[in-house]
Amino acid sequence: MTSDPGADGHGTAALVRDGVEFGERDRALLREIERTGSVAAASSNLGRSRPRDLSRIETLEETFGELVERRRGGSGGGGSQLTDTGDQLLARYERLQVALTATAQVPETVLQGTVTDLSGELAEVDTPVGRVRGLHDDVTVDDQLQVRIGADSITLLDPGSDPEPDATSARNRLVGTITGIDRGETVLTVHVAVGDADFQALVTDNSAQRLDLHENREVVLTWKATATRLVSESR
Amino acid sequence: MTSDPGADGHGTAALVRDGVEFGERDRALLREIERTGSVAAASSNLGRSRPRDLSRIETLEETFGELVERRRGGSGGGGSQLTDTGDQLLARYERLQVALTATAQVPETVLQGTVTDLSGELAEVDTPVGRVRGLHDDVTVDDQLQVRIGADSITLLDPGSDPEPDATSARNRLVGTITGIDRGETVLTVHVAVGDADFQALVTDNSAQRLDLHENREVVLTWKATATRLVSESR
DNA sequence: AATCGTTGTATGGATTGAGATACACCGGTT
DNA sequence: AACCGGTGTATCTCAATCCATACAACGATT
Repeated sequence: MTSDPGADGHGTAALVRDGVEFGERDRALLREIERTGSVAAASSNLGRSRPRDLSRIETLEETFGELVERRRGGSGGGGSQLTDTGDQLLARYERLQVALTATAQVPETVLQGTVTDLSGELAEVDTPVGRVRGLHDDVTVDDQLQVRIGADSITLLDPGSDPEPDATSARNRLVGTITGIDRGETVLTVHVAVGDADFQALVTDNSAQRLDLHENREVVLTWKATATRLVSESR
Repeated sequence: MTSDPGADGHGTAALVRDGVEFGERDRALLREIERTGSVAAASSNLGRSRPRDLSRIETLEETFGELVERRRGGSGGGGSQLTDTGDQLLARYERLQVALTATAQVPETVLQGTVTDLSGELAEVDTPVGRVRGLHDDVTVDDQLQVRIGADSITLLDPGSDPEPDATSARNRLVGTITGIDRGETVLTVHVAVGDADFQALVTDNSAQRLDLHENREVVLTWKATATRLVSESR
């Protein structure tokens, strides 16, 4: 039952399949090959060993499929270009890296909870602030777990103009009190106390003004069940 | 201007600081130390070399601060326990790993765009589907970039009951047509065409029924600017 | 004082990753 | 045929990582 401060240092991702890791070095190589059209030029530009890089591509290809189409001789002496598979692998990798960077920059509210109900990919969890719904992976009723909610998922509403949701809505909804506002340039981090829990929501300057957000003000927090991560503690 | 299919293989994270990477092996070690209260037992249980693990802890500590308080002699012969710093580092690492796992499971809509306006952490981007607002890092006007929107960020609304937002709202809002619905057990992936762009939104069964979502139906998509990632292409 | 079970330290060996160097092969161009 | 500039292959060396083994030191307990 805490809010998680931003990361110290940065995160780096790797895409793993059958024990082979596609990481930042590999990304850089493929991008440079794409740019130059040549493994030789790419390796040279990156200050790396061409035979080593060629060997590395082969290792990656054994696991991820053909990534680079290499041509020997011909006009220009030969050359290389990324395959569609190579493009897709890069896109996947870069997506992971973006997610890491975003995570590091966005506060997260973490609650402890107990699973009370399962319904497909969704689970209902009893937490100190009440019932919360979220996406789970392989939990069972009575499991202890963490509820993780990114500050960029939470929408703040004026209690007066918030329509009470009907019972079929899968949005989580709580009422809390603003305990502080950290100002960025045009994005604010709003701290909201709900019981003993400290929620954090990212809000734009415009929205904060429209809603007249200030300390001690009561607000409604809503966020989608599908944006709520339920994480088993038995890792 | 595409939707990004789910990842193949899984992602793995590392927390990097001053060239030192805290990764999965390190996490497992710290968690086992926490559980057993002993480096010796942890190493043994993990089938690893104790001197090596002790050396590894020292390396990590040079960069991340004191992670494990080690005691030599005394009752029980000695023992070890995680420091607060160790706890926090683990929390940070695990948060990254959760983000990766979530990313791998949630479709993402990716649009190409050009920066038209900057306002603090927010930028406005001209895309094929219109103006989109999102969080950026260090872009300038006229930059080409990618707009990334997770399917778990998008809320679908009935056009008839959607209040038109006033101009100060920082929510992105588009109108589209449902082109397909992929059914999970209780969470659906709804494909929505907006012009030539294919958006994907995660929606619960309950919400889909309440909104009567089906193919060819017109819907409103909204999502927060703060949940929109703007990614430079010059990486 | 001896014993216990932990941490602390040193040494050696194996494996893997990665750079440096050299030669071979290819197909288009001159 | 010779040349060009790429890919393909082989060999060597070095550094980093990590396991195995052994001995030393510590403080509580007997």
